[in-house]
Amino acid sequence: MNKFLKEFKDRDFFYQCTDEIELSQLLDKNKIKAYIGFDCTAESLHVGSLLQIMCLRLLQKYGHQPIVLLGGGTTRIGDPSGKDKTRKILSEKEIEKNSKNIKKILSKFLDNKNKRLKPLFVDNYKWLRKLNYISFLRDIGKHFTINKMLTFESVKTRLDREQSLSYMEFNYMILQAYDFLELNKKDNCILQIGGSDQWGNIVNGVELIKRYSNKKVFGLTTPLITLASGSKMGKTADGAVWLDKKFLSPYDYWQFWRNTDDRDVIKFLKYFTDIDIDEIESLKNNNINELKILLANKTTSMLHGNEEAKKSEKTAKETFSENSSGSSLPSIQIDKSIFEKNINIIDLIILSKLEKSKSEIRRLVKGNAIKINNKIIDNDKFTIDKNLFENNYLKLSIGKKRHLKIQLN
RNA sequence: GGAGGGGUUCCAGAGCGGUCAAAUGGGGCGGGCUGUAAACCCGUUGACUUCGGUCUUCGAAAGUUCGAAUCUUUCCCCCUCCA
Repeated sequence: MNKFLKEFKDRDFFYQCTDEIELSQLLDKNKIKAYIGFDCTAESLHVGSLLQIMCLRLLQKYGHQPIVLLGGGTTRIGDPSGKDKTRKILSEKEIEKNSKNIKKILSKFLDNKNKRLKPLFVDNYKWLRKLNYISFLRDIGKHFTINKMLTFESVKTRLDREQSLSYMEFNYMILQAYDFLELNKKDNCILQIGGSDQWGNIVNGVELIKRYSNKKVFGLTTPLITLASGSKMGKTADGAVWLDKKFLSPYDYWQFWRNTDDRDVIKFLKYFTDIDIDEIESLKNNNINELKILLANKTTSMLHGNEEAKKSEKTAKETFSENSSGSSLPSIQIDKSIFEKNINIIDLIILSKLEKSKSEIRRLVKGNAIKINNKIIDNDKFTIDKNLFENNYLKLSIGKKRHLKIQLN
């Protein structure tokens, strides 16, 4: 089997392929171009897209050039796959902004220096916006039958549940197929990779190219990541695990990986790090917490750099093992003047934005969850004294995992 | 087009005139155990509070009543069956 495909499989990236044998042969012979599409529905990508990103890296590793398709055009339509309802349509400006930011994030993960391998960023709005309805229907539309389209999972579920599916959304799969055709014509892209929910859309593209240009191209999908706990990957209390440090600090990102369920650790090492597959095998019996730290370090340094990873590890150690205040713990500055009128614990927490409900803070105090400098605060009327600041710092904790350094200004 | 059923707090789902900030389960949060894990146990889960209470919630609006999530009217939205 082709080396790229082999590693793709060894790391469990593989779910389905339109023609595995032929693709393997082709990859042995040629360096190819492959694309993955990214939605521009949010300003940042989150860990849900990470497996896709790892695929792009793997392509580069084996000398294939990745094409990143930013769905500026298709986002204007909205993919009905896996959605119960039509989602809200974003404004042009938002999509523009999202696309730019997503490109920035993806660049961090990819090799941009190697001229031949550096990712090609394209935005499908460029060609979709120019489509002429009549000629599009004649050239492209004739290759699609409604009969077939109705059998697609994304369409079927909507219809089965009698949830409305607009004609606009119904066209999404045709547009995605057209993207592949366009990339094939323009850049000779012969492979599309995507999540398993994209299978239908990908196959459509493969078939369109076959009919339109009589060329054989391929589709490859990755599985849906399932967690040991049965929940979806990447959801935390505060929502998605963002890749942009504007939305999630490197320390919190590190913590996300550090808190991986025991049963998922090896799986994640395979998915989300570059560690050799053989090496991972040999690590299997290592101390599980060491492995989690390894996972957190690798994933964090891949995104935020080695330094941030090390800093996070150090902070975690200080915070959890040594019970001191970690050096890179998230911190805020507050003005000295607030002490002029004896600020109490509730107001301090509100000010720190660690919690926004006073009732909730009262409950937390009752449950012995609030600590200042590691000392439990057992009274919700506790007033903050300037003397609590050591070297101008005070450590405020809620529960075992939420810590904040407050600096006097 | 005809006949029914329904919209309840993060989710599922009880309640069907006062004792309802609303049962129960899930999820979340906190505590305990541990390993920053899982499992398990306990507590908590609208907001504000001088801890006495106060204010805002049961699709939307209007009404009946001393009093409405519960009754009436109109409107909006979902679902099931028949044609």
